[in-house]
Amino acid sequence: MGKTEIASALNSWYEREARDLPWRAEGASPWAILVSEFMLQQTQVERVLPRWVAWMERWPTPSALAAEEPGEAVRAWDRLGYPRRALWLHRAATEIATLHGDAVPADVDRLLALTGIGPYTARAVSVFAFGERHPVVDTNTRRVIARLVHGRAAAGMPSPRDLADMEALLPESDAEAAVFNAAAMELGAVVCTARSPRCDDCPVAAWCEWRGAGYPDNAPAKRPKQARFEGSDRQVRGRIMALLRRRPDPAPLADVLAAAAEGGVRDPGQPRRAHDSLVADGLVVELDGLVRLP
DNA sequence: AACTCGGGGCC
DNA sequence: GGCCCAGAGTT
Repeated sequence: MGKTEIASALNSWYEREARDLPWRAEGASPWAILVSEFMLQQTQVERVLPRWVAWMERWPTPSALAAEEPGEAVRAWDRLGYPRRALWLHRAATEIATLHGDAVPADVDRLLALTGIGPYTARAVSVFAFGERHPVVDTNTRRVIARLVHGRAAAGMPSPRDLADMEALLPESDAEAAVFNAAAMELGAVVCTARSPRCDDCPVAAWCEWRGAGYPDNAPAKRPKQARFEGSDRQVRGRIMALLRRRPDPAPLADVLAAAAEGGVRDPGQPRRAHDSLVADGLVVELDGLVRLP
């Protein structure tokens, strides 16, 4: 009953109201879109924008990035968080340059084979850069579907059913499907938000099962609680990465361990463990008591 | 299936 | 202080 109307209402809302983001512009290259998707993994649009602009200015093609040391990618990543993504993006660029003639592949399976690209990013690039027809499901879309279709306050754990749910709503034409995928994400990001949804501004409120049921507080399984950041290994790793981004030359290990402890640690062994884990991840290289980016 | 991995912003 | 965020890789 509502499928066509929902898509039509949501798509026209998107055409009217969507934020004007540079990777959505007409001339955005597949590489530009791929870079945006890497940066947007677990990171909000406002924080990504300036880093993305600088990145595309400096490395307009995969081969341009592949020609640089991976550490330069990590440095340019700045404080976007999860710096392994910078390393993986550099690797993906190298794979695209060498295996695909510097052209981002359009096919989901070939995208999935690239480092750092999983189920979400592969479909997002295939759909938004090449116009292929697939369901694209991120955390926003999962919440929109949970409310609109299932009448729940929040999404449960991620599952393969998410893709089937989205597929069931997807318009037939490739072009409309691509807009619908983007529109569902946009709706979740700016209207159907996790904390205080703005249902008065929602273009599909009339079809929303959760609204129809009177906004029951029926949230299913939550994701596991995130450990506190303060005093965590993540925080200590972050201190080390901040130091190495800042320093142009290799830093003595003693300086690195001191910086890791700055502001306090849970136990004396934490700086060393953090350093070792960074080395294991390939984010840090240690040679002769000197520490540097890869 | 559960863990790990940044950092910032908002309540 | 807890929760959330255009997820992915490892075990």
